[in-house]
Amino acid sequence: MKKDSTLPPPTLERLARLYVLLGKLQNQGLQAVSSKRLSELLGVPDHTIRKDLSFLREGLGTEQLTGKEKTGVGKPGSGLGRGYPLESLRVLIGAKLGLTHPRTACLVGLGNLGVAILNRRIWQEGVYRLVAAFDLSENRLELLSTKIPLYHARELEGVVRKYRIEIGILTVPPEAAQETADRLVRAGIRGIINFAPVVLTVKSNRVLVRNVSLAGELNILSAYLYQQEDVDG
Amino acid sequence: MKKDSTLPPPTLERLARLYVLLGKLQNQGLQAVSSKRLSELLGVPDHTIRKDLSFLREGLGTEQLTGKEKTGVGKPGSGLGRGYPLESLRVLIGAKLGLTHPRTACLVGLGNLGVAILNRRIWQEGVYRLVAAFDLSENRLELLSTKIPLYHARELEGVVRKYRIEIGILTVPPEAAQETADRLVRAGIRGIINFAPVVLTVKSNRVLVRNVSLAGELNILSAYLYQQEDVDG
DNA sequence: CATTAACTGTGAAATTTTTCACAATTATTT
DNA sequence: AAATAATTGTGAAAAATTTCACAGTTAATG
Ligand SMILES: NC(=O)c1ccc[n+]([C@@H]2O[C@H](COP(=O)([O-])OP(=O)(O)OC[C@H]3O[C@@H](n4cnc5c(N)ncnc54)[C@H](O)[C@@H]3O)[C@@H](O)[C@H]2O)c1
Ligand SMILES: NC(=O)c1ccc[n+]([C@@H]2O[C@H](COP(=O)([O-])OP(=O)(O)OC[C@H]3O[C@@H](n4cnc5c(N)ncnc54)[C@H](O)[C@@H]3O)[C@@H](O)[C@H]2O)c1
Repeated sequence: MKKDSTLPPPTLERLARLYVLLGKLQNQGLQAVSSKRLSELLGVPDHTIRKDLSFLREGLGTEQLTGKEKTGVGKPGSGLGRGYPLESLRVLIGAKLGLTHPRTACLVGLGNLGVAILNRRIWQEGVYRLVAAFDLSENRLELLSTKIPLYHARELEGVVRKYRIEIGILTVPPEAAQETADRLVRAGIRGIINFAPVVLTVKSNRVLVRNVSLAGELNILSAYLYQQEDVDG
Repeated sequence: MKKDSTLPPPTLERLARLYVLLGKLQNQGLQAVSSKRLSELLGVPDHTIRKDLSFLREGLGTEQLTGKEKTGVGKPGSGLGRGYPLESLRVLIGAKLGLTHPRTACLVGLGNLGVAILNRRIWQEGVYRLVAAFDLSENRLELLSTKIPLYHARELEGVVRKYRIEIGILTVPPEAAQETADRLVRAGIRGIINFAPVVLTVKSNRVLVRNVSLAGELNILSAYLYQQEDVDG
């Protein structure tokens, strides 16, 4: 595996989101975008976007980029087709972030939130494969109609191991979150996206956890609003 | 309104999350925590936590903090009661972030995700007041049983204006997201938490938008995993 | 075909954020 | 009452990230 120098975390995270945006722009039938346009769409300054994209140059293979040479991802100049060609930019970012081969995921907890996630179109797009979903309630499992394979929660470890599931999405009640996370980790999961309002303790430092916290978002939003209020008067 | 110098954004966001955590620790009956413990829980280095907390000193009122003096939020020394007293730390952060007076919020789109959010305990805690929830479907509105006032989506602008709602939580289908955001903005909303997989265009720079993007989180997680794989071999 | 307009790409500077390292503090133990 | 252990708070140094500014590029235009 190629040992590209790692990206600055803020750049990595912006590129990961940019990747999503590029897909949407492609679906709109566009061919190219300028850093200025991306800037408006993403709320990130245009020079930051250009700087981020400049990291795509590294480890570009055998093309022998020598010192001063330009990456040549984007096309300068005026006119409609100018800017970054969506397709090739998306491919480059995908390669850089390792989004080229599909990842397997599972979903634990099929309540309201779990079902909302189950229904997302993202699972039809092929980049992420939702290969299993679990719940404790037999009833719940019977009622749901979906193409995703459903299992009782007791089968969690077995299924995760069997399919070598890499990512777990946690949508169980708060009381069950830590225990479920422990089970996922024991079964060899590599990353968890946690929606439960709980601070998970995950000892293994091989396992990455990302928290999606409504309370956190509300507080962050309020704090920024408060700072605005301070300034405005 | 006091003109405290604004916090560094990373500090603001960490404090906003820390605030949530402190509430949970209090519910566990604890009295105090050390920066080391918080570090483990939050995945943030302990010195970063101490540095963040040092910003709480600014604008602490009439206590005349002169130069070298310590804030005195946390208590040094060994023993069980040492560290930061939960209660007072939480109050200080709350004051700094403007989390002291309740904010009003509304929820638009009562599908699976909307109902999951409607059911969250956070609305019972008093810091955020969910004063309205909207949907397009009369049917849906009739079936739901909740204490939160429900309205038909056509009443959106009127209700948001009437109750001076500050925060809008967007859980409508992607097709309806931009239009709904426009309506919220027109009605004077101050912030939006957007769950729809859409990049919202919000012209007014008085309105803050925070996106909760599953696809984004999946990509970020995958990219970090990929970097790990690169290094590990 | 020269000019213009609208872009990209990037090294270097500026700024922000994190890390460091240790003096100061206080309950507990000896 | 001294020694010990654990912990805060912070200025200064280091590191990371963002911003700047402009040379260079390209299609369209006159
Ligand atoms: N972060 C956010 O934005 C956000 C938004 C909404 C809800 N939430 C949280 O998401 C979680 C789910 O919310 P919901 O409204 O869908 O709850 P819910 O009660 O409707 O669903 C929970 C489901 O998990 C199942 N379950 C319980 N224990 C389990 C276990 N050990 N293993 C597998 N399945 C188990 C239950 O049978 C149920 O079907 C809650 O923790 C909620 O607080 C987070
Ligand atoms: N970010 C995340 O983590 C995440 C997770 C799950 C779902 N989602 C997204 O959240 C949204 C909702 O998901 P869901 O599963 O609840 O969908 P859903 O189809 O079950 O519910 C959507 C609801 O919105 C209502 N609605 C439609 N147009 C409306 C309008 N103009 N005004 C008011 N209400 C309107 C519908 O009547 C329906 O009740 C979708 O966009 C989905 O992609 C995001």
